[in-house]
Amino acid sequence: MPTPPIQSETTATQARYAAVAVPVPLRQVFDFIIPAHVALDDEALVGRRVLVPFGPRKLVGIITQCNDSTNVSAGRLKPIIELLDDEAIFDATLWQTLAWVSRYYIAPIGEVFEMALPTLLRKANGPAPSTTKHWILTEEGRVKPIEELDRAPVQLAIIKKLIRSLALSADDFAEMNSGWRSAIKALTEKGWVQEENVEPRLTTNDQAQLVKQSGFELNQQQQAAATHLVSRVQAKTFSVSLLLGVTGSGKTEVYFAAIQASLEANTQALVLVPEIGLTPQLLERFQARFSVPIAVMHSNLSDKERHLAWWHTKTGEARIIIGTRSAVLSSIPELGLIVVDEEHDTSFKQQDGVRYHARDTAIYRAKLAQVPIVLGSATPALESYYNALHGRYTLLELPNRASAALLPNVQLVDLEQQAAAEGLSPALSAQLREALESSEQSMLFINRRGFAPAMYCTDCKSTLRCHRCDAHLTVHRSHNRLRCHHCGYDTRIPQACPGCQSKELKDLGEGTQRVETTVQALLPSATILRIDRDSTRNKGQLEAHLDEVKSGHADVVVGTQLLTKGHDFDHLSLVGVLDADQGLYSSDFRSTENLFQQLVQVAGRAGRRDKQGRVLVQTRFTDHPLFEFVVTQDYQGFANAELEMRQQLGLPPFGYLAMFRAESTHDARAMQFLRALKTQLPVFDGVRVMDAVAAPMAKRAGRYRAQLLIQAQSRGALHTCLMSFIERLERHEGMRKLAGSVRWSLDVDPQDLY
DNA sequence: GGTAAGGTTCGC
DNA sequence: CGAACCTTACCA
Repeated sequence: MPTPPIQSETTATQARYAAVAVPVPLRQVFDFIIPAHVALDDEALVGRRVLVPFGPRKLVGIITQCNDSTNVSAGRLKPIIELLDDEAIFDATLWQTLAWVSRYYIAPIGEVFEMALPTLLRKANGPAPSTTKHWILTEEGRVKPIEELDRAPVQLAIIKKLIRSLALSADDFAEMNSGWRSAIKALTEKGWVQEENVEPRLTTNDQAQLVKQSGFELNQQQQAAATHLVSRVQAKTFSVSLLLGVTGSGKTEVYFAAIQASLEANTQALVLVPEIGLTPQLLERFQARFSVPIAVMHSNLSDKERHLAWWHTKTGEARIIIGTRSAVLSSIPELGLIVVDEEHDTSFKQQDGVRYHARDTAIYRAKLAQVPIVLGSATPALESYYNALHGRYTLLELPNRASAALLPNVQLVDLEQQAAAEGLSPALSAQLREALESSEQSMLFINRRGFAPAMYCTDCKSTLRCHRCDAHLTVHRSHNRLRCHHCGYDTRIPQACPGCQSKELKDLGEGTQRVETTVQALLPSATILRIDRDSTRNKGQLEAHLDEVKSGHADVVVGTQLLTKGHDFDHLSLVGVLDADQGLYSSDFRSTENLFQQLVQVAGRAGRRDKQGRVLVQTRFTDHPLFEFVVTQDYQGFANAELEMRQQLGLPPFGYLAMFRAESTHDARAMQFLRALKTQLPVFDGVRVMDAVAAPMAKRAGRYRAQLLIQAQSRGALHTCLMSFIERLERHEGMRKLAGSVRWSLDVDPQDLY
């Protein structure tokens, strides 16, 4: 860290104070004395990280403002301990975006800043990653003829590898013969290779160019969409495009055209993908296509890896940044394009802490940075589609599959007409058998909410329940255990019912494991693969399973949601949805939308190549209007009908919601808090504050939970009302006390109402 | 959120 | 009577 310049003049200068945002859940900044020896302009200080004394500890905060005066009494003021950065840590548009996140989601600015920093920079470290030991070729090593090494193959391989790169670290040699260390040593002694400490660099696939030159065939609609996006990238102004492309329509190739344009304009492209969508296969596709440094950001990175990816992005070394939700909060100084793939995916909304939506944040950031953003999905969020209908977004459609493949044929199976045995209707069983006989792959999909088979006592007619949650325990036959999916409680399957000591305990409902057993009994010769959270717990397991499916080895795949997202299974021709009804009559206003999206995405897995896939959806409510659109896979028809319903109810995108949630270990305290909060408030025009109610699962992990829904006709009204709530919470003495005794949170634009 | 100070309960 | 536990106030 360079020492701050010392002021040359010795004249007594006006004392200066820095307003610092510290990572605490307080909606205020704190003033600190700027040490006199810091001679930098106020402007130059804003945005830098500082180490400050805070109570008994030291915290890393960020300067938000500098002033010549302060309201804080002199006795309480303390000086900044250390300046940690020599420039602002966030780029200009990110700085403003974070300020917006804080305002819009009513989150403390210090917490928003903290969230945007890699963990290592939340501590008093310099912004650059530490250097690591690398090896480079010396002048001599560069000119020495390779023939001299014909009796040392490992040394030769190392030299060849080094000729292609500037510097290589131990990690880069990891895949080589284990003798590489001694070979390096020998080369160093010859003076051909030397050690150097350098910042780790992103490796680039220099073979990609070759692939690129071979060209890509875009169909007419893809070409039209690509042309539009390329022109938007070249225009370097803000615009939002919604790429509505049916499953298998080749949206990625369209993104690639836009990204290519961004690279040619010498700007950085940010690609946001759902948590589950950032697969090694996706990365390989990018690396095969683009010969530029690509930074990857996702939740499985170590602190060090995350810091590196962040740094490579901030320095501009990375030209393409592929990441999940939080990647939208990284410094991207030369941003030129944002892509949000599967924009309807719920993983873009953070579900704890600062509850921001990465898609909405990305749109705001694109506007500030004056760059185009493209949202892509086969089943867009209704909010996005509505904006496209009303001309706020440009709608780009890919109505056909990219190859000659047809959309799958979707049929309903009426469970009222033909009863399902162990989850499988006769129609589905017959199709499964048929598929097996013609060596085709099948997939059975179980809605996650229907995942849980419970344990049922036939004598006292009760299910075994979790004592910490309002939920029943789930049977896991493979481990012979009962588990609670809500708090993680785990116990052995009891011999007798804890209530009545009866030994007549039975499994109830269909879970993935049970369906697996059923199918195996039905088709003894079939190879069955189960893919759910239990079979993919370990790192890489999901990938391994998916590869097995793709290879065509498995005849029947039984799985949950994990299978829905963007994986291409070329051999898959039959998809069965065992129970579509879970989401149909739920209290949550988004459940129909989510179910539709899920069914279309699942159906889209079937029949990717030459053969039309078949999809069977089992339901007891064949008359439900939703299914008409599922069968025809008519997104727009569905969206128009659903939008009409939302309009009548004043729900998003026609109304704006916020949810206060509270929980407490004490029965009723959370409810008491929310009730008091509501009574504290004046009535606002255009805002309805509902009654405080118990959460749908009132007890979870030993805590009692309650919620308070607020519905408004406009964003402005909602915001005014929420600010007033927060004001009460922090100023009103009684409310402060109550708030201190519960854990509460505010969710603006909640994803679900529980 | 974290910490320390003040209050209360519990255990030997 | 002190340790352990909880509640409360404050942080510049």
